Amino acid sequence: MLITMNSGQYRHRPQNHGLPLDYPYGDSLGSSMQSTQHMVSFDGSSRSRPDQPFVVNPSATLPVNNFGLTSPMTSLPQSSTIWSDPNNSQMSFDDQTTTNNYYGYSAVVTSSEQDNSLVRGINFAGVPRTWPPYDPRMLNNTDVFEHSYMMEPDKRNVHNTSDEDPFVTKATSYVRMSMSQSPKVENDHQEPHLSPTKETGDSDDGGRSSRELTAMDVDEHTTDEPYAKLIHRALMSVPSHSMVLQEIYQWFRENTGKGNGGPESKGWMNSIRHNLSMNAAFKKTERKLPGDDTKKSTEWVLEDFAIKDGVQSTTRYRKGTGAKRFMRSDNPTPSRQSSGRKGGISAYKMKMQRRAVRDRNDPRRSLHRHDILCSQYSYPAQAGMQRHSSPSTPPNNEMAGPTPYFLPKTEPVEQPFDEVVRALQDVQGVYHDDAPLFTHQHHGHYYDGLPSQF
DNA sequence: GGTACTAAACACC
DNA sequence: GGTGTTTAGTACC
Repeated sequence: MLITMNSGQYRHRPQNHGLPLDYPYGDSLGSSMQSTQHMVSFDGSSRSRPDQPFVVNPSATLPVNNFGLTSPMTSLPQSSTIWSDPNNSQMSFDDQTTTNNYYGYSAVVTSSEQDNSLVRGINFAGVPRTWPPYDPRMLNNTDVFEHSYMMEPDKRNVHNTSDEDPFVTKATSYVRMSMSQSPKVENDHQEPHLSPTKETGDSDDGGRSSRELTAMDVDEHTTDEPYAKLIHRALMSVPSHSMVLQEIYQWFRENTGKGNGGPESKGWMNSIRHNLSMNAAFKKTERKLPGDDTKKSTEWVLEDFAIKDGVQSTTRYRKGTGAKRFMRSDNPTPSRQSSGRKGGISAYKMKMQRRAVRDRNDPRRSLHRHDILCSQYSYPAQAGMQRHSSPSTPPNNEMAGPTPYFLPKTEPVEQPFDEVVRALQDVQGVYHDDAPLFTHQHHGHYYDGLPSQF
């Protein structure tokens, strides 16, 4: 069975993965296009430049309705990207209930937030519901502002100016935090009385930090941070926001507990490389070594949006496997992609072989997995639109037409292993977010040596 | 179910 | 051997 599909037949509604509205989808981006190009500041004004700071009106309070919080998305100054499904029903790019998952502050406006808010990327428990006081530094030093964001001010210094509307408040103090909200790098900017502090349940720390933070476990908190966040911190710790891999390793040795497990513990390095590869916040660049034009060093640099908005969880890029590779302008060499892909498939084969050995020793395990296979690879109509268990599962409304996401089911026969593997190879191609797949180009380019027929 | 970590494999340099 | 990439399993919430 040869599955062909073009963009005319099937237009995938991308999962946004919490990415900014103008996230640089597609490979036509010569450089990282910034979400801030169409960002709307809290005062409703467009920010025409990425480096344009918000204008802080020292006398302003925050009338909620002026932000269109109760208005439809279409009334916003910037239009949402419209995607269409095979049934030609339009859906707003923002018409999703996914929550932003930046490890940092995002001022991108979207819809479908709680309380009918159109402000995405802000956990409401941590939303700066106040304007900071006028601070002339912000007009003279955009860097100060760009690399910091407002946290919910210390309530002891907040004066509610409106008894009617708790959202209309005026703060007399605010806290400067790093984008990753990590206290270690920029803790010299924190007010001492704020630490130890109690993190809210809406912490962006993956829900892991709903515990008391004491001064003593700041280090522990640091080591508990996700790799992506730590890498982000590492890169943010240098002015150039770029490091070579060894420098990142060194930063981890010095600032985290990684690398203390002895020379044999290399897993953390693997994890760092994995995160660098998979997370679109990190871009690989090459720099010629001074004095020797023939030698180049590979540097990892923070994308601009990551500098501004923080880093997103790497796992999100797992949806639509390998999403990052299409986003970057300096597309990594296809050979690396191919080799990595082969490696991944081989790893899977090895795992399956080991499992087969175990199954021979315990037939009950095999029976159990047989059921799983039959439920996953079946016609939607027969299976009642059962969803694949993978996190890359598309919404049901994308399954209107034929999709290779599901394999034909005739009899509940466990497929030969190689067929499953080949099927999975094509599965990856379908639900990529931003590129029309199943074209000849992609077949020849990325799936070299891997037949797409089965 | 989502997220994060980890292991593993491959190919390139 | 280091690096970059990919896939997948598992634990945790």
